Amino acid sequence: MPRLPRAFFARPTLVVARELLGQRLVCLRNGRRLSGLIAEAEAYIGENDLACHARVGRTPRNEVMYGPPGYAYVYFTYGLHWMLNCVTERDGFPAAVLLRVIVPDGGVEIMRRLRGQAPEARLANGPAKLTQALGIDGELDGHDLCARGAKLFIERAALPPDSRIIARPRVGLGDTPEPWKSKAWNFRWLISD
DNA sequence: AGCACGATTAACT
DNA sequence: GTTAATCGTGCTC
Repeated sequence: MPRLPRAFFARPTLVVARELLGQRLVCLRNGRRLSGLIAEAEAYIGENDLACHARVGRTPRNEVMYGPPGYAYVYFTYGLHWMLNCVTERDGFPAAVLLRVIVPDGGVEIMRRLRGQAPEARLANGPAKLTQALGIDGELDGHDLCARGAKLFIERAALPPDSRIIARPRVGLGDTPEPWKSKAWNFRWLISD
């Protein structure tokens, strides 16, 4: 299957977040292939978005978000969790899509080893579970998802129809001010009937 | 140098 | 519904 090229990510973040649904996230780990279909993603767009890490301006932590599209922005939070994002838009504009949920479809036994016993559907149904299931941590911050030989990339797969996608407010924003807190920038693929 | 808190999760009541 | 775990980051002093 072809991999998503940089041009895919070099577009408005809301479009990228929406079109990442259904695509296959792949991580190559010790020669093994771990993968899953992206089922939930959400957009963080620029310094004006008060929920985005770029709200404080350019810092060492969010530096990758300011760079060119098609790179992984991986950050650490809550003292124990890693989060995986895909950088979007043009070089110099800080924006990214947080990958929140994948449905495992390859390398499930290895994911179970990394995550512990869990039903397949709950192996990677959260942003921190996803990174744990794939063995992703800060070493992949700044990784080029579009490079030949990338360890982490996204394969083209079928795009879900609009009727199976819902948009809702982003998760876990706490005291983020309006209107940012309520913007429906989280996209979810309704898989089950 | 010190501090409050976070794009979360699992294990509780 | 509530809470502890746990530490890098950015802000204040």
